[in-house]
Amino acid sequence: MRISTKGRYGLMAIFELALEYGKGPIPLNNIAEEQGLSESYLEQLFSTLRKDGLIKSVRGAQGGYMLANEPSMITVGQILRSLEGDMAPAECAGDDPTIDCSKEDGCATKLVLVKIKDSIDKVIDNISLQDMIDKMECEDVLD
Amino acid sequence: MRISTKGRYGLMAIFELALEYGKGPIPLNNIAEEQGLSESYLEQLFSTLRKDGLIKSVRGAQGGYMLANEPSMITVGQILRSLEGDMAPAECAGDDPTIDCSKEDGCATKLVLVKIKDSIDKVIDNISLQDMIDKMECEDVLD
DNA sequence: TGAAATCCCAGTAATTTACTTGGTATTTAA
DNA sequence: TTAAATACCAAGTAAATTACTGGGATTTCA
Repeated sequence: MRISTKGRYGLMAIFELALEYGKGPIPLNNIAEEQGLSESYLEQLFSTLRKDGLIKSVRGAQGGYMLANEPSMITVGQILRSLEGDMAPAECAGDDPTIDCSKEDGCATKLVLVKIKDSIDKVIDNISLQDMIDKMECEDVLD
Repeated sequence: MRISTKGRYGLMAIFELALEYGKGPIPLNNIAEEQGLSESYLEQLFSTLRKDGLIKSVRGAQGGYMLANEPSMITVGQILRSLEGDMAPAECAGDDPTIDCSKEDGCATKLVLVKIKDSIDKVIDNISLQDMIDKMECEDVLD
């Protein structure tokens, strides 16, 4: 049960933006190079994040991307959901209420899947980009 | 980030075995029909579970499959890991120590991924098939 | 006006997942 | 002792998803 590269790369890339928060727009090629991704692929990820209001862009020369908010206001949950959709381990445990696995609610497996989903949500909704930065710095100090 | 049908179907199918625990071997077609799967596909799932010692088989007429242990001794974690591999959201957060994402340990994203993995593990290792049965009965009572 | 950048859409390559087919081996019951 | 019921095994194929590429349009700054 893996997060796709979309989610992982996207998270790593937006984290780069978080590290540069307040320094104006950062061009794509900058981040792409750092992450070893093609510009066009990263562009797609950023396009998604932008449409979901997590980052904003400045077009034209000297343009680029930046966080739409302080790092402390953007959670890993928002980022992963933007790129990956809901983080449920199965449709029947997801956010779409029109999904109904036909077995009624008592399905024992569904109860398990919902518990998994809830525990994932709890983690990702409680880590902000700022937390990631802080943790990083802390790790660095320990080296 | 979905569990594959392998994991879901397998879990639902072995749960059927748990409901019949103590009643001798249950033939495949029985379970396959109940779950709406082809026998040959379910066979593959059960083959994996058997090799991992979670269920055992009796060959020949009147044969079939049964749990290798009491339902209380078999966890959802064992089942999902048997069918899906480790439940980490990325290789770098998984059990294989030879994987090394080249960025050193301080990688902020890895820290997040490990937290997700740990929280999933905590849930699935603390639910046994017996728990699923109990929960089911409880739900039924509430109807 | 030209270079640096985002924006957008569509296509393709690669990988993984889901499932099927066909045949073998074992055991029981008639 | 044979036919039926079952598990066992390996390989192949179909379908879906994921990952990535390409090309052109638009915007902005120097």
